[in-house]
Amino acid sequence: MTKNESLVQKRTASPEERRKQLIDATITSISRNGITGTTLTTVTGIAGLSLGLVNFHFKTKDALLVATLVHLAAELRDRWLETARRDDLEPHQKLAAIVEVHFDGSISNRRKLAVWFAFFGETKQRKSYRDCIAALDMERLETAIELSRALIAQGGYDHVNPEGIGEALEALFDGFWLNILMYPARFTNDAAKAQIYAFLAGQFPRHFTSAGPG
Amino acid sequence: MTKNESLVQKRTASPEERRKQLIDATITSISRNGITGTTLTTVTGIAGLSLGLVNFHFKTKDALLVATLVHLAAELRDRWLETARRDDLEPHQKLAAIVEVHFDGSISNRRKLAVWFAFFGETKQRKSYRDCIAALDMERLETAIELSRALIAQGGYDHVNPEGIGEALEALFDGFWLNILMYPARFTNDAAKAQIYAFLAGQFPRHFTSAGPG
DNA sequence: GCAATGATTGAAAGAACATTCAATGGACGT
DNA sequence: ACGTCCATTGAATGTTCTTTCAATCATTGC
Repeated sequence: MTKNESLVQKRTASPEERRKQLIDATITSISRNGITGTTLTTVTGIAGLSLGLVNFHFKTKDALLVATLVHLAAELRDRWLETARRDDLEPHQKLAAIVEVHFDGSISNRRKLAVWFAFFGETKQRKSYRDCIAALDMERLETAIELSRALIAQGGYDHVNPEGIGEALEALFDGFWLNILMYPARFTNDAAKAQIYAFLAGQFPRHFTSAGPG
Repeated sequence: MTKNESLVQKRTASPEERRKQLIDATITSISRNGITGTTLTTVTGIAGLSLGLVNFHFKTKDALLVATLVHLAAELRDRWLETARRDDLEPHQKLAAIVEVHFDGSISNRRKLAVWFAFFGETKQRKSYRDCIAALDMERLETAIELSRALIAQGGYDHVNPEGIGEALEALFDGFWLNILMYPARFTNDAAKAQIYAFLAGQFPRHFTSAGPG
C-alpha cells in the first residue's frame, strides 16, 4: 500500500528533460564524491533513475561528464557576455559587471566550484575538457584586455599593462574560486569582490575604489 | 644475452629509497594520466618495479596518494619558511621571497602543479587531503598577514587591510599556478611574479615597484 | 659459507565498474 | 480501444583495478 505517490516524477520524460536531470545529478555527485567517486550508480541514484538511462541519453559516461562541463561553461559565458555586450555601460562598469557575475552566488557556490576543479585536475589528460574550457577562458581574457586598453586610453594610465591586468584577473577569479571552495569559512564571494576591486583601484585609481567602480 | 645491464638499479633498496621512488613515479603518473588514470600498474611501471611493492611499502593505494601530497606540501613549506624565518630580512623582503619561492621552477612546474590540482579536485571528498593542505595554507596566510601588518606599521599605509592582502596573495598564488598549468604558452612564472609585484606596488607603493621589492 | 631476515615478484582472488540488451511500460495518435 | 514508438529498467557481461600471498631472491650478521 501507499504504493503510488505519483506526481513526484512521471515515468517518462523528454530527452532534454532527462539530460538536464542527469547533468544536475552529476554536478551533485561530483561535489559530494569527487570525480573519482562518481559512478553511473551514484549519478542515477541521485537522479532517482535507473542505471541504464545514462547510456541511453548519453552514449558513454565520458560524454555525460563532458556535457556537464559544457553546461557549466555555457552558463557562465552567457552570464558575463550578457553584460559585456551592453552598449550603455562604460568600460570600467563592464569590468565590474564581469567581476560581479563571477562571484554571484548562483555561479560561485561550492557545489558548482567543486565540479570546475574536479575537471581542472583531470585537464592534462582529457583533451575535450581542455578545449571546452580554454575557449571560454581565452575569450574572457581577451575581453578583459580590451576593456583595460579602453580604460588606459580614457584615463591616461601610462604605466599600466593591459595584458597584465587581464592575466591577473584570470588568476584572481580562479584563485578566489578555489579558496571559496576549500575554505568557505574564511573566503566569501563578497570578500573576493572587495579584493579584486582593491586590485583594480590600485591600477585604475580614477575609475575604481576599493568598494567597486567609482 | 645482454641480460644483465646492472648498475641501472639494484634489486633491493632501503624502504626510504623505495618510498621516495614510488612517490616520484606517482607524481609522474598523475601529471601524465590524471588521478583517474593513475593505477598501481602505471605507477610501478614508471618506477620499473613490480606491482606488489606499493602494498608492501605503503599499505594501500590511498596511503600512497596521501604520502605524495604530503611530500609536495612539505617541500613547499620548507622552502618558504626558510626565508620567512631569516631575521636579516625586512618584512617586504620576506614577502617578496615567499613570492619568489612559489614561482621558482623547481616548485612551480607543470609536473608538480598537475598533482596539486588533481588533489584540489578531490578535496571535498578526501578529508586527509584537506587537512594536509589546509594546515599549510593557513600557516602561509597568517604569515602574509603578519608581514603586511608590519609593513602597514612601518609605512603608514592607513587604508590597507592586512587580511585582504593575505587573502589576495593566496588567490594569486593558486590562480597563477592553475593558469601556468593550463596555459603555459600564455602564463609563465616570471609574468606571475611581475603581476603579483604590481599588485603589491599598488598597495604598498613605498616598498614595492612592479619590478619587485623596492 | 650459512642461516635468517627482509625485500621483491607476479599470479590469483575478489570487488567495482561501464556497458549491453532483452524485456517491459507508458504515451500518444488514430 | 488499440497499436506503434520510444523511454525505461535492471540483470548479465566483460573489463579493469586493488589487494593478497606464497614463492623467490638478496643481503647481512654470524
